[in-house]
Amino acid sequence: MKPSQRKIEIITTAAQLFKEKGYSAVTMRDIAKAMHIKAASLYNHINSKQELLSHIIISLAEDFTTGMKEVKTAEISSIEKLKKLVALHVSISSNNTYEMASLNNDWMHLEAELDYYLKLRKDYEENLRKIIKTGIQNNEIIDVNPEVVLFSMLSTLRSLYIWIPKKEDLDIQQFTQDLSNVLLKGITK
Amino acid sequence: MKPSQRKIEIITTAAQLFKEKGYSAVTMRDIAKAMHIKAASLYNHINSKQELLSHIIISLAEDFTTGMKEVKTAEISSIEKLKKLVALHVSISSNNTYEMASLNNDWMHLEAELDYYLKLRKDYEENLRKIIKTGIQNNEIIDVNPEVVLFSMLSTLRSLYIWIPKKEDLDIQQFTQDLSNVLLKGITK
DNA sequence: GTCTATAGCGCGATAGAC
DNA sequence: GTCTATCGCGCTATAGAC
Repeated sequence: MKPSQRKIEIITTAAQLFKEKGYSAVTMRDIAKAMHIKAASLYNHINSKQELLSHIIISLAEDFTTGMKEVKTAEISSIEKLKKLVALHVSISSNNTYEMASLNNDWMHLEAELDYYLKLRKDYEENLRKIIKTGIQNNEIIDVNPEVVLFSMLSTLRSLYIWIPKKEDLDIQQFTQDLSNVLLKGITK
Repeated sequence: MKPSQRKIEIITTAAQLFKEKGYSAVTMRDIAKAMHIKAASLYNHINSKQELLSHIIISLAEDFTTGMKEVKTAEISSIEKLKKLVALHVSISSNNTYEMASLNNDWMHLEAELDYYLKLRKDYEENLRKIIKTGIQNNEIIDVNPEVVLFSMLSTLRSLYIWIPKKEDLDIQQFTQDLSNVLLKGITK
């Protein structure tokens, strides 16, 4: 059952406002005003404010899960897998800059789907951890605490949505390449 | 005029709750309950909820500003400056894990001090950008888009508060060293 | 310094007219 | 599909007793 066009408009508008102020600080009246209708009218298309958050976060989390599934089963080196994941994050983030803010900052306000989200996130992290550990075992990656590598990569990838929209004339392919280099090869000459 | 002991307790309690749910979702009743008193009693020590947020964020932001001032005037290489900044972030973050969440996620809910905060943040970023650009000119840092380096480093450093508390037995000095290596030298063997 | 009581307001959501 | 009107509730903050 896919959302109607109007419902999609509401979700997109909500995501923009959620990014600016966070889920809790945005009111149904705010969302309605941004759409030039009254708050009560929103309920002809949606059931609750919570439903908006849930749709935004879960569909994105599933996109990441799908992308990870492809990467982890690919027959490529660990470093190549990490490069693919950088590209995955740049791609999803650049196409969902508003929604990424909710995924990162408002997941704790999920209700019915909180456990499902937490499972997706845990599985994603666990898969990334495995790739890093395998890379260390294979001598592709330096022998450092894998948790530090995991933390450093994920922090940067999860923050992409903050930086990508600032550079409107950004060449996505060039950016992906530069970011891969910085993350994997470091910055020291 | 420094805050009374009781006021400090309220601010610390508030910071813990703000980290869990965000400023907007935390009520004065929540803060009071965590302190085993009633919400009205809080107002004997503080003036408003906003004052709590403001104190948490501004004092932290000023710590970073002070730290940056020392680093940028030091007569050391650009790479050494970046190492010092990594240590600065690890140090402040590990001593202020709750407060860092507000700094990162709830600054937009500042009212009277929003402009002041934005100036501190902008200046900090500008100083870091200068260090990176100088490092590139000096041939210490690879010739890549400085914005990518800035973004990658700041994202990781700003997320430290999420990861540091998870590792209670963490050796801070070892962690700082590992993180510097990963950020500056990369992870590829 | 903490309490009870409450003012004044804004919230999410619903009912029912058009 | 949007509106007006409104319910019931929870919010920040204040008043005043103890």
